Amino acid sequence: MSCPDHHHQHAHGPAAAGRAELPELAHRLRRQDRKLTGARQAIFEILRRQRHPLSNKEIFAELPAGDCDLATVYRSLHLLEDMRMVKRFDFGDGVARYELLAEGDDGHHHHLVCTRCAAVVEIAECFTRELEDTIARQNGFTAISHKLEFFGICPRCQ
Amino acid sequence: MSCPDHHHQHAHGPAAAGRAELPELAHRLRRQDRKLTGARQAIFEILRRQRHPLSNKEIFAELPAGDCDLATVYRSLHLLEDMRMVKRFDFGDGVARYELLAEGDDGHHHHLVCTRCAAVVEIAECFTRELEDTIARQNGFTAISHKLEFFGICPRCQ
DNA sequence: GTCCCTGCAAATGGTTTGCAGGCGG
DNA sequence: CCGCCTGCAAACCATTTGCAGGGAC
Repeated sequence: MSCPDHHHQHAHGPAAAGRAELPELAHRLRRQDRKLTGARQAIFEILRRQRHPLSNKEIFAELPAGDCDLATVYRSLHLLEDMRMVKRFDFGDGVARYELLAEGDDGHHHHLVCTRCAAVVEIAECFTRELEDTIARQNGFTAISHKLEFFGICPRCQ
Repeated sequence: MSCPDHHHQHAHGPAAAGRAELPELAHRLRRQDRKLTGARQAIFEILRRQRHPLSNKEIFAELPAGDCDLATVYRSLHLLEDMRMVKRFDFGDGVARYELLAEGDDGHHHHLVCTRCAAVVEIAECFTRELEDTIARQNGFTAISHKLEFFGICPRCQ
């Protein structure tokens, strides 16, 4: 669950890519006079393992009992978000969810969410990026971004 | 915007277009053993006048003082949403906003929201509708829908 | 040793709900 | 009159925050 060092449940899976990220996390933290604490490390590990959006509570639940407070999870995720190490997603249910961000990745992608079982599929490409320019120009807006999520019923729930 | 039939929303002001909708509201309510109360009428009127997404609190504030309780506003909007007379939008700030729906209109459109002053521009066309089919097919999902909103800085705030 | 970080608990803000009385049809 | 509706207040849920002690560096 949250021992960062010697667990390799996906020896050649996504975890392999993430292993090198720990030092980077430490480095980025120190740059801003922040500390690499156990709680932050544990949360980071959980996100690295579960490669789909997780809510604060879900992350908290994955934590070895009593590893840290729920409030700390909230605070840590804000910090990680500011550091651009996670990206927040909003599925419209009033709960923030976070995904780990690879270095240099801005994390821009969308999801397909099952409205029955909450299964999440990642949609690789973004179809609307080019549209931002058009919309920006037509309305005189700058610094344009967008949020897009798809909803439906997954094969198993049909 | 979205009045397909015989409404001329701007020629004589928005109220002209909406006037005929009252009986429809009453009719739809009665169908389900619901009543046309003062509160519901007032809320309906406010939405008809302000043709952009309004939060519960904003609607409540527009109400003549003491016209009804905030809880009633929430309850009324749920009812109107179930009746497909309003559509809920989510700008990602944890507040539900509602727009009046013309009869037969499913209200599918998107917004461009200023992240500084919260000004809202309606985006007429939906660019992603055709994509739903593709995404549905690729992932075996059915009953697909999507949420898409744009954010940026409006001309006045730049 | 200095600040940052954390646990705890209380506060916040949006939204929902239980209940008893009120009013529309 | 019969239920649906409403006001009021308390409950809920996600999230935030104040504070004092604890830990990273």
